[in-house]
Parts: sequence; C-alpha cells; structure tokens
Amino acid sequence: MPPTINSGMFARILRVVQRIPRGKVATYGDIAYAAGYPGAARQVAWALHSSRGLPWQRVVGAGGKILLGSEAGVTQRLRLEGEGVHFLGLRVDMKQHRCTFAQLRPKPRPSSSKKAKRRR
DNA sequence: ACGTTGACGGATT
DNA sequence: TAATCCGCCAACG
Repeated sequence: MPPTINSGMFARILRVVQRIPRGKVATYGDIAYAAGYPGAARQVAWALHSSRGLPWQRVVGAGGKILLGSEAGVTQRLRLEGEGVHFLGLRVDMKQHRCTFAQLRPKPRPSSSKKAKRRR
C-alpha cells in the first residue's frame, strides 16, 4: 500500500534499511537517526509495514531484541540466523552484528539532477 | 479535522 | 530486572 515511495520521511527510512549489509542488523532508533529523524523510531516500524522486498529482518529493537510477534518473530530470527547472525539468548549479539552509522548513512544521490557536490 | 494506533527508545521508578 | 511514562509522527477510521 505504499503507492509512492516518496513520503519524505518514509523514503529516507526505507533507503536506510536497504543499506543494512547482509549479516548485520540495525535498531529502529539507528534507522531513524541515520535517516535524519532522531527519535522517530516508531515511524520506522510503520515504514517497514510497507517494506516490499526490503531486508526488514535486519531491523531489531534496542539491544538486539526482536520485537515482532510470535510467528513473524520466529521467521525473523530464522532469516537472520540464515545470514550468519549470532544470537545471545533472545537477542542479537549486537557487539558483533550491529551496523555502523557510516554504513547506514544514505549515499549521495546516484544521478543528482542539480548540484550534487557539497558532500560533507 | 481529530483521536487512536504502532514491529520504538530511553529515562524514571 | 521489570513495569510505567512520555516523546516521536505518519497512517487510519
């Protein structure tokens, strides 16, 4: 139901999620922060509802805890383990698999229409 | 237009 | 360690 992928906040969030490397994870808060909306972790959850082919399983709660319900939660864990993600009890071993901010930071526009220099 | 919801997070108790 | 509270803000009814 995400007709358009440009709801500003939405688009950025999804963009960041897509940047999480295989075998790594990021928290909702990390995503929101990297997308430019620090503190808007809940909106990340909303955005994921309309994922569509995004590596949604790589998004976990603070501390590496899986927040999805029973069924989906199990699926998420299995998918992550399938990528080589290691768990410590009920949570992802963040020490090892947490994505770095640099990796999440959105890349500059591929084909910027206008001035796309200013990178800093 | 308005109130409620939500795959949250962090601080407080 | 767990329960509760509050801030965040787009989507829904």
